[in-house]
Amino acid sequence: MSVQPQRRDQLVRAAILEIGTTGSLDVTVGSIAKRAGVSPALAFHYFGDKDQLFLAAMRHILTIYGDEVRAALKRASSPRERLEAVIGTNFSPMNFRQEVISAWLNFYVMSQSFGPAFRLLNIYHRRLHSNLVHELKALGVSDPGAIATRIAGLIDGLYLRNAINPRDTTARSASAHVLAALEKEIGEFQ
Amino acid sequence: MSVQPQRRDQLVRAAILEIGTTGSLDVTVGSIAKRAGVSPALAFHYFGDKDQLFLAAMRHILTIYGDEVRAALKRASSPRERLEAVIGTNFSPMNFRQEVISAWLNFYVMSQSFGPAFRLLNIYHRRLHSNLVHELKALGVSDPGAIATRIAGLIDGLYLRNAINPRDTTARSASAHVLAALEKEIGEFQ
Amino acid sequence: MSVQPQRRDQLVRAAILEIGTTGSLDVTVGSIAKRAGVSPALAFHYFGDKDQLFLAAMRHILTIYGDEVRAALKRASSPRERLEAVIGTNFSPMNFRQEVISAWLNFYVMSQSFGPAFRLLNIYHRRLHSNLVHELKALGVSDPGAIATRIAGLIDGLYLRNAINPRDTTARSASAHVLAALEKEIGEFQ
Amino acid sequence: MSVQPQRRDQLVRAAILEIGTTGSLDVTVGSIAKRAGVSPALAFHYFGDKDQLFLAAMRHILTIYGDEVRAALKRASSPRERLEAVIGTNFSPMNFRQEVISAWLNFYVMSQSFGPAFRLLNIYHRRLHSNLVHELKALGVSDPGAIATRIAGLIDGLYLRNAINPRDTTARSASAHVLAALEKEIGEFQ
DNA sequence: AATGAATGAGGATTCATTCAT
DNA sequence: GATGAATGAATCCTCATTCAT
Repeated sequence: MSVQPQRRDQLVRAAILEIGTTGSLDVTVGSIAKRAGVSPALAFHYFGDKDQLFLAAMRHILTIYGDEVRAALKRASSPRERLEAVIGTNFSPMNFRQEVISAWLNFYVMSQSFGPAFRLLNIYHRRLHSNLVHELKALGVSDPGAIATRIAGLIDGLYLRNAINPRDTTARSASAHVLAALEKEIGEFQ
Repeated sequence: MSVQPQRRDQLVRAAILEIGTTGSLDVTVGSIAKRAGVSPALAFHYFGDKDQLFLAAMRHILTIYGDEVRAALKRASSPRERLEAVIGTNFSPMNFRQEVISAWLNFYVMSQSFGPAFRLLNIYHRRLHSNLVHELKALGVSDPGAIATRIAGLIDGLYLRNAINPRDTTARSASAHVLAALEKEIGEFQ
Repeated sequence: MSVQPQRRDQLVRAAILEIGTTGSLDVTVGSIAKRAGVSPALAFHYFGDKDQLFLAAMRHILTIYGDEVRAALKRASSPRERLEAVIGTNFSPMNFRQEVISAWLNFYVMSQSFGPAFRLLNIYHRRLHSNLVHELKALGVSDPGAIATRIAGLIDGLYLRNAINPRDTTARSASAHVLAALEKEIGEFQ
Repeated sequence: MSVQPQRRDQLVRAAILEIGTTGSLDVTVGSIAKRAGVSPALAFHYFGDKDQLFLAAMRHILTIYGDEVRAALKRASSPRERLEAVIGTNFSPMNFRQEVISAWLNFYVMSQSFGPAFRLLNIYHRRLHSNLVHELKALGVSDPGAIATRIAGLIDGLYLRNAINPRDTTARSASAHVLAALEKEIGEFQ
């Protein structure tokens, strides 16, 4: 618990970076290990398997994201603020970074063929949805589920756009778009 | 371009299906060839390269899509109808199919690391955007560019959601969501 | 059936030689391929698998042996001659060669952990046994099954001895030993 | 040599068991160590080398065997009894066990490519041979060397048969076969 | 046009072995 | 004495690709 996790973490971070900068899951364990400054064998020592390493990387991203959401929710004090907190976290400097977004897209793809990744992603989806629905209900809007789906969908779509063309959109403008959409969805109720 | 293309086309279609059903670009030329019922060598004969085959597959999808958009636009007679035509095409039975959507997502990923794919995708993006903007302008809305971005973003996002979890959304409901968003965006102007 | 089998056969022969001279199953596909003058990949092209290559090698040895037994039996005209034919084949120049014997021992070991090899070996065992029993019965000896077991056992034992120490015994002397044992077993009945 | 050897011995025994149950020398130091309940590194600490561990395992088997032969010889009081003692030891419950026989076969293979193992095996062979010859001479048979070779060969052959197919033969029947062969060899002289 | 044979270049994974603690 | 961390060196196997036919 003292020295090992250090290397483990280096590997996870290196995996995210390698996938993110390459823009593809087609990276070798060797290149990840080199980036982490360790031998490829160590990756197997810790994760047993390339898939498990990828999964750990995905979990890492989602954990950071989840922690940030929780922290942001704590700071907010009204439904509206909480909605903005949930949305805003997606565009925070920590999450809305080139390589992270690219890695994230690749993990989406991964979950199409790798069950455990799919399950992980599903948890994130459900949480985001229920977070949104919860606050929308508090606002008293008519169809909170549908609105949540559209907001979440728009977030994902803007991520996707940004993944393939980072220059297209800044975190600021992307965030503004989602908030604008939110405005139009709930206008009268806030 | 007249008789031989039969095999060429089989290969392109097989590539889409193989990528779509596998849910990954990690498919072999061999598996594609087998699906097409030809030898792997023939794929190289026609495309020279795995990348070119993938590119052809991507082009195939976008061509079908483009043709459909054009046809739908022709049938429409008002800006509003044309907007709905453009949106609706994304959810037509031809385009909004499991394997096609999955392949499409993979092509998005591909364009992160493969220039020609990136350019192809960009053309599609620009066309969709300008199509939307054109009609939005005709309606006289205030910020057509921003609205187009959000609508296009939502479409992509719903595609993405559907890619990883086909049961989540039907073409009908996805389409309805985009139209609902449109409604909220342009409400007063229609 | 014209060109390929050539390379296939080269590989099988190379496998036997490599195992035989190394005296171990711990040989690489690469070394076998090099000996055969082909690329390692070709071995996989033809056999799919290292195990299958080994199995083919084993089958090769047993086939040659089986053919020789059959030929020798044809030339013999009395039960006693046929017994000697069956025994003698085990010590023929083709079969009782250093590398073949060593390979043969290794295949015995292989059949301890590889089902298909075990089955192959069993067939050979049963054939040898039934061949011996058949002729012993014709001679009218009292317990043909037991005698066959001892003769077959002695053959195997002498093979084993020769495998680990080729200088110990010549084909001639080994053969003489088995024939002597046979003599003592059936003395009065011939 | 007094207290520590406990772990050493566990490793040797584990090696025999691992090789015996696997039926192959293709076992890892890790699996042996795990079976012994110690860390792989300890195996290197004690033996320095995988080969040395295997050699120690082989020596262990041969030592047990040798001790038993000596003990059995002590109990016997006539040449004939001593012959039977020597033969019988090979089929004693301690030696004629599934995993021991299998390990033994693997050590035979090992001695084909590993000098020290070869030497060890040779010592055993020479001892068995001279033991047999000594008693056969005492009986006054005509060609004691040849008979010893055949008896020893048959023993090895039956071991071999049992190694690959334990159900084929019991210790009892195998032993009976060797004694029967002995009978036929020396019948008149006993 | 079409294919099977053939290969070079990896890449995941394993494992004997070392070493600091 | 005993171990977990760490690695270098294989090795099997895959696959894009070429080429002769």
